[in-house]
Parts: sequence; C-alpha cells; structure tokens
Amino acid sequence: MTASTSPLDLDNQLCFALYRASHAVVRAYKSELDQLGLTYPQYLVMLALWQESKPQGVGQLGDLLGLDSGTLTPVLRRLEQRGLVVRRRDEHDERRRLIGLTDAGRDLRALAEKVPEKIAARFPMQGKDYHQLMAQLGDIAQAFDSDR
Amino acid sequence: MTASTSPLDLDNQLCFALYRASHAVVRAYKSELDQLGLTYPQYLVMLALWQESKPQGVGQLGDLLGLDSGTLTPVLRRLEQRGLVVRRRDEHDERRRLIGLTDAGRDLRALAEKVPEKIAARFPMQGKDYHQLMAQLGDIAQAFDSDR
DNA sequence: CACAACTATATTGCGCACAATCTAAATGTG
DNA sequence: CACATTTAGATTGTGCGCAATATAGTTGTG
Repeated sequence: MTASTSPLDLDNQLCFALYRASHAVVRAYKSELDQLGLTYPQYLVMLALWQESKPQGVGQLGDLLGLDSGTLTPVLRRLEQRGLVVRRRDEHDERRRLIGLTDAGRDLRALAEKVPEKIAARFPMQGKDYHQLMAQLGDIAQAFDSDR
Repeated sequence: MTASTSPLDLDNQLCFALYRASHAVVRAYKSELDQLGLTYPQYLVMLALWQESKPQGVGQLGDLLGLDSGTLTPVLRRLEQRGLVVRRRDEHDERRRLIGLTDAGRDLRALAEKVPEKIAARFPMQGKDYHQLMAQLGDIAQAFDSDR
C-alpha cells in the first residue's frame, strides 16, 4: 500500500474533510433549491428571517449566519428583486436597514418545509450520531469564530 | 425561552452547521496561509501535489479535491504565476495538462508543515472524537458526492 | 482513412466570501 | 453645541465554485 502518514496528507486534514463535506451537501441542496428559485446562501437568509419573524438588520443577519455586509448586501438585493424581502430604513436609526419578509417571502416557507427532510434522508448517520455531529460542528464554529 | 423547534430552524440544520464550521475553519487558516502567500484552495492543491509526488492532470486533482476544471484552471494559473507549479502538456495525450511542482513549490512544503498543528491545537475535541468526526465527514462527502 | 462519438481542459457568466475602504448617521466629550 | 469617535451598511477588488458551453485532441467503427 502507498497510503502515507504525512501530517500534510489530505485525508488527515480535518479542515479538508469539513470543506469537502460542506460543498458536497450544498451541491445536494442545489437541485431542491432550484425549484424554489433560491441559491444556498439565499436559502440561509430566508431560514433566518422565517425563524426570527421580525425584520432584522443586516448585522443581525450576519451574526446569525456568520457573514458580513460585503456578502449579505448583494444577496439581500437579489432577494428584494425577486420580491421575497423588503429593505427599508429604520426610522429610529437611519444607518440601519431592516430586512423584512413580503407576503411572497412568507408564502415560500410552505414549499421550503419539504427541503430538509429530502436531504436528511441521505445522511449516512441518524439519531444520536447525527445530533452528536451537530454539537461538534457547533463547537468548532464557536471556537474558531470567537476571534472576529 | 423562545427557542423554537421548527424543522427549518437554523440551529436544527446540519447543512448550516457544516457550512458555518467550514467557513470558520477556512478563515482561521487565512492568517497562517497569508505568510505562505497562499489562499485556502491554493493550499489544498499544494497538499494534493505534495502528497502525490508525481505530476497530476487537472481531472485527477479535481477528483482528489472535489473541484472541477472551472474552479481549478484559474487556481492553477495563479500558482504557476507565483512559480510554485508548472503546467505542461502530456506528450502522449495533448489534451491533458500535467501539473508538477517547481523547486520553489517543493521547498514551500517545509513551511507548510507547521500550519496544521497550529490549527489543530484550537479544535475543541481531540483524539478519539477528532477521528470519529473525520470519519463521519468522510461518510457525508462520499454519500453526497456519489452522484456526480 | 473518414468521421462520429468521446474525453480533457478551458472559457464564460453568475453568485458568493471576505478584506479594505468609504459614507453617512449616531454618540460621547468638553 | 462643536467635533472626534464610533457604528451600520455599502462599495470595491480579488478569488473561488460551479453550470453551461466551447475547443481541441483521441478513439472507435465501418
């Protein structure tokens, strides 16, 4: 066998395992999200808005999703163009933009409900292992995002 | 408490946990990789080349990394511009490009050796949990990449 | 050998990600 | 109240990531 044990081997890198798994899962979402007319980051923004129910500032969405305004501003503009969200000024602080759902944005939730279960069925682990993995990933995100 | 249990909640989505953790770790690599003059995907390509030792075709690198030529071609061009790789034609099949390391590319490995340990020290789990997580992520990548 | 089918890589176009910078609005201090 | 500081978001520039398409080289079949 030629499998090496170098510390730089791809198969030994947790960073690469994360990177590859994340991209693979996002690709799997694509065929489902195409039917909703959403990209994956757009879907995440919609999840955040459905979850919070009240209009959110760009910074609040960024905290929820781990993204900054340079990423979110164009994503939100495209969601606005598709008529799913509105971006109005905060009356009490004109620097802030409040991102709220339109009726069409709220209605889309019913369709989106069916997406996760289709994907979840393909995950190779279930139940306890699934939740343990979620917890570990949460710990990693927190550990590495603490210094931002 | 206001924590909801909707199936669409961000905190219940394994896809989001993966997405967030992966981006957080890539960001953590940035400060280390800046010192090598590499981006994260460029670093992955170098890992693949260091590991294989023989020049690789674009498609072979793509299989190793889970990326296609649309992504790899410009990455490889930039690595060539920095003098780390060469891209020559395969004499026996002029359609193929063989990507090989330059002396500078080989030399960079010594510096890169020190990167993973600095990052690994920050992972909130070690030993057994670490390896179990690696295995689970590998299973996910395989399960979702099988249909490409 | 002609030529259709196939294969490897490159190109194009769009949409993120993110650092650095900019603008405007709010806040603190004397 | 003047004015420096801070804060929220937008803008700019670079580099992925990927689908769709294009191009050139190779192989199979008659």
